[in-house]
Amino acid sequence: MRKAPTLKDIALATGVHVSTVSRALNPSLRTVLSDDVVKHICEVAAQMGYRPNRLAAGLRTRRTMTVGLMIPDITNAIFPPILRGVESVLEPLGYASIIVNTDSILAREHLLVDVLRERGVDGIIHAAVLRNDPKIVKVAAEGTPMVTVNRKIENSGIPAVVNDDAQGIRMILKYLFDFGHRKIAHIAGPEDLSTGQGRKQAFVAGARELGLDVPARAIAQSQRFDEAEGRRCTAALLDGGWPLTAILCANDRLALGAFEVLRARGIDCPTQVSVTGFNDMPFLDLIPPRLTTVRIQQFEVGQVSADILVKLMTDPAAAVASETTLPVKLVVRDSVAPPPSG
DNA sequence: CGACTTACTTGGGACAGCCC
DNA sequence: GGGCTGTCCCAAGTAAGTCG
Repeated sequence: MRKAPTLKDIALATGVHVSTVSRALNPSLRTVLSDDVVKHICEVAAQMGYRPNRLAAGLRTRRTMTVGLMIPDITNAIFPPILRGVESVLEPLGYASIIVNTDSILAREHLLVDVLRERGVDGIIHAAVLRNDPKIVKVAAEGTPMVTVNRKIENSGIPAVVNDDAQGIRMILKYLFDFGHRKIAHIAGPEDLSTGQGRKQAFVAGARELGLDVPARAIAQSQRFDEAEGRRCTAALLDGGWPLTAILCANDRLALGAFEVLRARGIDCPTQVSVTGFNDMPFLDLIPPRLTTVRIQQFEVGQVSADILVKLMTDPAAAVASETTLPVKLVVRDSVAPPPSG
């Protein structure tokens, strides 16, 4: 296989200097050259199949034009739209993304952060942070531009783009309340995640405002945002003996787990027990009973975080909002009904 | 022979300055 | 002064060179 052509090869073929070729191929620098020279060089470059070597350019610019995207769980359907939002901003600017999956394992997350740094990424969009993680805070403090998405590390100085979790929980709680539910249980998200913690706090506060009784056994604490934990927690709630009529889940996957257990036990949703989710991940509207949930602006959250990261990568001293909160929306489907009478 | 130093290597960008 | 050239620089691995 023939070696890929470099600037030097184009220079040799066109009879101009390497630097001239470099300028001719760079839209923002070619203005100092005559149109004829630019046209000729571009034609020859295209004909020779020239593609710039970003690694080499990075030697001089100290930029690799790559961005690391860290996600906790690649099987979670919530992330593709977020990544699309991110790429809608980064790709036109010439950035390429390196997507890594932490599997929500702390050691793996730390390893992958180092891997991304070794690759010389210009910045990191982190959708997998824990509520408290000194290592990540240190990496950001050492100068790696970073933005967290969906989640945040409190008081870390790392800009976060999050959803209005408190508002979402309040809306869906009120929605259940208005249907007549007074025994509303909660499957809480992991305590080490800002989303898990924040939504639980919002649930407790919201329930109190509505005058609802929330005994300890009305809350099941999950360890992960997945269907297996949704099943385990639902079983624990049902076996706890508290006469619940609705289960407000901290995310959609927990709710899908709840559906499974209810179905297995012959409990009908929504006529016997109502269930709600959070996130509105893709395909929910295709699985019966269609889940009533809170929609987060998945694409936009990615877009906004990428905008902020670009600012930081372009100017490390740029002033950016420490926290951007995007509004959420109630999505009414079929998984909520009035509680059974009697 | 091992330890250490030095020079070279890569592709391309920044910048000073040359020349018609 | 427009159009272009020449030089230096970048990171860091490797190979060659030097020394005790």
